[in-house]
Formats: sequence, structure tokens, C-alpha cells
Amino acid sequence: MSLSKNTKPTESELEILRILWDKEKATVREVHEILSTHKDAGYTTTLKLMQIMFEKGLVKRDDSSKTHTYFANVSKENTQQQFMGKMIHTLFSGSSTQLVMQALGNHKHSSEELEEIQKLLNELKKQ
Amino acid sequence: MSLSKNTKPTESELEILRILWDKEKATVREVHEILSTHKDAGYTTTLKLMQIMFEKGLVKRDDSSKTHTYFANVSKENTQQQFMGKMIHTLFSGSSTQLVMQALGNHKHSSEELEEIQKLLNELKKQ
DNA sequence: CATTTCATACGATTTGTTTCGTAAGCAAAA
DNA sequence: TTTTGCTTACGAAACAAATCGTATGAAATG
Repeated sequence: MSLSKNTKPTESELEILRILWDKEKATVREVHEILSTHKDAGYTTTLKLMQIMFEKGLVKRDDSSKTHTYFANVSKENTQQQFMGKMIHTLFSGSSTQLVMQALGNHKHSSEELEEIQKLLNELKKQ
Repeated sequence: MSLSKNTKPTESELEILRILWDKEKATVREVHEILSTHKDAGYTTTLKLMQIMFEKGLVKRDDSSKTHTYFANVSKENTQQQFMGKMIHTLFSGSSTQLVMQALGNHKHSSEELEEIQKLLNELKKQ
């Protein structure tokens, strides 16, 4: 049994994790159905990918019935942080502020969203 | 001349781009010297990588003298946006707000930095 | 009970990336 | 002029990721 190692999910693995985070649990077929709307690979490809992810500890599964059920075994939050950290380092010279300003400036945000950000910002300023 | 195609730089290519963005221009040897402080690969590896990047249009080069000089041919800003977009989509369900809040909440920011972010936020709120 | 359907397992192939060895040319040093 | 050192070019090996084909077995269906 592996204390989920520091395995960075690949691009394809991330797509699968995204589905599992969203649905909480899913069979290979369900994952494949969703993937195949925007990606063009066979069923056994998805299966193999998920088996590999199981070996790596990225997902858990219930194999008590013939059709296995899969669950994410790494948290969305952790994975986000992992990739954000890498991104900040590689593309923003280590400055998370730069990243924040980039994201703020280059994407649309509703006034409700801006307000939400403002609230967090106020919190941070208090410290 | 190619309107920089939709070539996503690989991890290794990003490391090289980072150096070129920083120095504006560099020879293979210069890039290699810098890389080799934290990476362990031979000179010809760096050379080959940069040649491939040239073919892909990621870098330009001046080959008028024996020792060629390389320049980034994609902007830092564009590349940042490209990766951020992907990240927002894959890891934040398309919500750049979520990404911003993640980055704000999980990384340290000095009060000067917070102030800078506040300014931008004020700008955005005006619209 | 035979057939079809759908599941897993798994090896092999394909594709992409990184790494290196070696050849060839040029220029500076001996 | 010969040697040495540094350069580019380029094919091939090594590695990693994604894809697929086929075998096998268990339900469900006829």
C-alpha cells in the first residue's frame, strides 16, 4: 500500500481526475463516455489509463463487482496547488502576485466575483 | 514567417525559453551553462533541444557567425496566457476566479503586493 | 444451453521527448 | 602546417506516454 507518492498526473490523467472529482465516483465506461465527447480514443485506452492511475495510487477502486468503480485518490486542492506552484516557478519567476494579476487582468470576472475576491483580499490585509 | 503556431512548449523547452526571456539573447553554450547548474545533461542535448525549438518556431536565431545566437520567438505573456488558460480549464472548471482565490490564499504576499492587486481590482470594478 | 454483450487484463505498437555519440568544419594556438 | 578546441548537424538510442488489439471470463439474452 502506497502513501500516495509525489506522482504528478499527466495531461490525460488530469482529464480523468477532473471527471472523478466532479462525479465523486465513476466506472470506466462512464468516464469514457464523457471523455469521448471531446477526445477521440478507444475504450481500452481509457481503461488502461485508469489501471495505470490505480497502480500509481492516483485513484482507488471498488472491484467487488465485475464492473469496477473508481474514485479519485488525490484531492483537487492538492493537485491544484501542485500545478500552481510549478507554474508560478516556471512561468512567473516565483511571483504568485504576478500570476494573480495576469489571471485578473486577462479574464472576465463578474462584479459578484470581483466582490468575492475583494473579500478575500480584505482578509489578507488584516493580517 | 509564422504567426507563432499553437505549439505548446514542453517542460524542457520552457526552461530554455525562461532563460531567453531573461537574457533577451543567448548562445547554446550560455543556455547550457545556466541549465547545467540544476540539470544534468550534456551540451549536445541542449543544442538539439534548441534546434528542435528553432524548427518549431519557438525561437529565432542569428546564424551569420559560426556560433549562433538564439532569441525567444514566443512572448512570455502569450505563453503564460496559454498555460493559464489550460490550467483554468483543466483544474478550475473554467473559473479564473477560483484560480485567483487559490493563488491568493495559498501563497504569501507582502502588503505592497496586496496593494498592487487592490489597485488592479479597483480598475476592474470601475468598468 | 448457446450466443451475444460488456467487462477486465495485458502485451505490443505508436508517438513524443530527451539524451547522447559521432562526424565534420572552422578558427585559434602551437 | 598540424593540432587542439569549440561549434553545428544529425542519426539513433533510451525513456515516457498514449493507443490499440486480442484474450478471457462473466452476465444477460435468446
